[in-house]
Amino acid sequence: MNTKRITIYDLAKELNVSASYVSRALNNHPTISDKVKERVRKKAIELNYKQNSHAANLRKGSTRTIGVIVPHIDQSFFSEAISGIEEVCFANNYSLVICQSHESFKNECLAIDTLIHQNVDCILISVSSETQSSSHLDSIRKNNVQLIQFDRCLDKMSSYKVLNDNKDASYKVVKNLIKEGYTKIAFLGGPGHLAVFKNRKEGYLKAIKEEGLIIPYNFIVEDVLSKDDAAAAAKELLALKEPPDAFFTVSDHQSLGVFQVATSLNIQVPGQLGIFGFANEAFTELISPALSSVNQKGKELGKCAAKIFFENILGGKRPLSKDHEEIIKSEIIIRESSIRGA
Amino acid sequence: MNTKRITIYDLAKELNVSASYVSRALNNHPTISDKVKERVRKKAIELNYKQNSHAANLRKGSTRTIGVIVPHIDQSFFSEAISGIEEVCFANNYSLVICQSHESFKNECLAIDTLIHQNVDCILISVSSETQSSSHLDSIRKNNVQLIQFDRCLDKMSSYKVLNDNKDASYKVVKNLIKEGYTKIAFLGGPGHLAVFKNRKEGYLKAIKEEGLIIPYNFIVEDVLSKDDAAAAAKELLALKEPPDAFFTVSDHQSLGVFQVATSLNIQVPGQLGIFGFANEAFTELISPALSSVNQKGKELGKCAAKIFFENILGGKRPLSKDHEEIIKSEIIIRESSIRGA
DNA sequence: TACATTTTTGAAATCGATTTCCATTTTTAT
DNA sequence: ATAAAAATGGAAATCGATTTCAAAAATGTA
Repeated sequence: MNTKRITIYDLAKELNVSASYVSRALNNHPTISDKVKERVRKKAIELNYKQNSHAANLRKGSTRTIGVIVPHIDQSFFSEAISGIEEVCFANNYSLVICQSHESFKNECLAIDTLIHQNVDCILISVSSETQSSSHLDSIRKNNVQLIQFDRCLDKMSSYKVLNDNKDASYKVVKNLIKEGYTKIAFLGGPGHLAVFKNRKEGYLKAIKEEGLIIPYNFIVEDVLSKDDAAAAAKELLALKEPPDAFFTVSDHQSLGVFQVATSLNIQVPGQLGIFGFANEAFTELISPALSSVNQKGKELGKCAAKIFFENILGGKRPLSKDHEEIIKSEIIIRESSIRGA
Repeated sequence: MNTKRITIYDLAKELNVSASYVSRALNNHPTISDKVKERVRKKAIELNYKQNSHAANLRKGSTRTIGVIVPHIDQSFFSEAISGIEEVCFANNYSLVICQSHESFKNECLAIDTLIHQNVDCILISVSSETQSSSHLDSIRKNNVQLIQFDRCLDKMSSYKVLNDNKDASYKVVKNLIKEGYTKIAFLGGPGHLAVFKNRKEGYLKAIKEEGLIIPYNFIVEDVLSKDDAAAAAKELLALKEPPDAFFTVSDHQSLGVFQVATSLNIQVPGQLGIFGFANEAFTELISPALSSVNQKGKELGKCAAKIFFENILGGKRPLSKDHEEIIKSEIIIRESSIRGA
């Protein structure tokens, strides 16, 4: 019942040639005539031959596969990024293995181990929110696998990095909120050891400082990535005698949490409370009022990251310094939730 | 610069034993004392040894990897299903390769080829909307790889199948719409050659028939999966002299298209027009009015599909007929968009 | 025709881990 | 003290494709 898979030896026997000849024919080797190549190819299809990549990869060293590790595949930024990576890989005839860390450091380590075992040529990673140390990324390098970080990068780990202009984008967001007349702007951030979140906070602070606004220390809450955490934080802040009149959050899900708390407290958005999110999830333009957000151009970012591997690392084009950072400009999208007059 | 990867031979040399001994120690072979195992393991970590799975898999035949092919990873049903599959795989120490067909038959074929090359032990697939023939699925079997279809299954292809109770769920949805007082219920469907969509249509028709409603032929539109297609269809229908007073669509994105057309035509939802979607995407409860939908229990379905592989195929538990169908009961979620009085 | 050159083709080594089959060595039983 | 049994460890074959090296065949040249 377990009919064995067809190998090149079976093909060779059928065609009365040697296995090496078959291998060369299938690999389009120049020393083989087109006539023979055609004959071998036809036979391969006829017998339903499929190459065993493990054997091939073992011999060749390369797998023509790259691995991606992201916190969640179902957040629009990451799924867009993956889509961009996939497109570039496909064009280069590489395949893709996708892993999720589910924001867990342990899972991230496991995923890295799996990918190294699989001998991927390169790992593109956006680390989990739990990730603080970088020794697991070191082990990627040590095992001779290329490493490219994107979006959530560890500062201390030297590698190619592809990032958004987080600080700049945040700065613009907050400037815009101020322009709309909001002055008591609270900030809900992520874990500060990740550059993305640190930079978003810095952009926020820069704008605040520039405008000379005075913000109570407790208006800045970090490490509240989930919707529920954000809701809890918002509840507390909105119960103050002098509550914030706007929230800038580093994710749309946080904004959603804030919005739901505001609704439950009968606070009008955007009239009494402005809200500005980050990531431009699909739902931002579906809810009412539509949520202002930052479009991170995930697809473009993914493409850029993958291209660094193909063009700069493999292709030898313009060798980059190991710490090269590529910045993808994001776009501020102003919708109803942050337009005070609306 | 290209320091070669550490192999068991390097370990063996360091430890002054043979490679076979190292292999056995690392694989927890019973004839080796715990003391030695510990010593080898320590050395492996010290030298940062990572097994080369290609070599191991080539030898062992199995890869402890299963492949999943879905139309899109960023639709909530599929990402939930993947999450369920992942959970079960993880528990069984298997890894997962995820591919997207992007609703293209050609991509689907490519993904299958890639997975076969990679020697996955099993492929779990939900086919693209373009997929009509099943010869590419045949080739999975021919190459000795297990096949399990889930959600979007090809009827004519014999394999294990894990499905929702589509007909039943649709029947209940339409009965509910009728109970709410809607009588001119239009149906926006998917490609009819896929059982999921055929069954949803059947459920719709069953309820209509049972209630003795008369539905004009053009109220039933098939093969309009995208939001834009759905919007176009809705625009046409709502312009009729006797337009529908409700839409039941086989996806939430279609419903969204209908909703946006209704809004643009100043038609009140749910007062003048009831809308009922399918898949329970995250946005359904965020939009206003919240969209009624069908929760397909994606995670549960994914778990079930993966378990068939581990328990029934590998584990030898209760051998199932090749055409065994497992049905996951879905849940009707009634929100504002289909409550006429609301 | 004899020889040189080019083109086809195959045998064998190789990639790294696993496993089978023996050969020792050690332990236990008599 | 000896035989039998158990534990320990290694040599070599194996998985399937690729590649090096060299032989064989075909072609061209003098």
